[in-house]
Amino acid sequence: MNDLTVNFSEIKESFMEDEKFKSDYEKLKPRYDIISEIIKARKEKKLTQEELAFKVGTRKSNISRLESGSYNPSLDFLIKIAEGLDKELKINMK
Amino acid sequence: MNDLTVNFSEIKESFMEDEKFKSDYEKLKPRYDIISEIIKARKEKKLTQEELAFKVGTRKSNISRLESGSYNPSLDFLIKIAEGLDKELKINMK
DNA sequence: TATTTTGTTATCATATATGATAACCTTTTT
DNA sequence: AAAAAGGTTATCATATATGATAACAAAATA
Repeated sequence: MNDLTVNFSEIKESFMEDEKFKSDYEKLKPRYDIISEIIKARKEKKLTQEELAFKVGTRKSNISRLESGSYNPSLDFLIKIAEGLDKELKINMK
Repeated sequence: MNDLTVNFSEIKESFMEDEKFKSDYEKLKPRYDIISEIIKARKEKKLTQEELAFKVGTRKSNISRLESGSYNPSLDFLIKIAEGLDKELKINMK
């Protein structure tokens, strides 16, 4: 454990008090929400990433990238994924 | 009225019977749905495209492009637009 | 423990989304 | 009818999403 090591729970609270962090987090929320739902649905259907990829017409690495939440998918990509999971994507504003 | 002129309602039915057309249309449906909602919300708030663009940090031409439905927006872009309309984007699968 | 399956990460090439400007068209207002 | 405001379209530059491959890591199973 070197000097740079930090404990997440120790600093989480102060992070959340940081206005910029909080606002960034809230902006990312819809992204995380839909991704969680995709992962959950894939597992419920007992599909591997590779099987879903095949149904959608892409490769397993791209499914992994999507599920990692590290990028910003297009609407059409999300629609295709939903179809591969035999569901329909529903979007609206509240 | 030249030979190429067609009447939409005349051919709409046969178009809809075309499996490929129908399937393409259904794939585009979630895109059209959210775009319609965006246009409606903007008008309800009595915002011009230019005003919305300013709140979102882009230009009126880009809002027009979005509202035209002629391209495939990213999730983050839709989230920003929703925020500019003082709403939250909700996405899920059914 | 060895093998197989599943998921992750890095990277490259290509397509396309996005920001921006400008010219134009349409609608509203004066 | 002229002017102003609002919306559209074309276009360019740049950033980034996406497809693809490959090598690796982790988890499951024999």
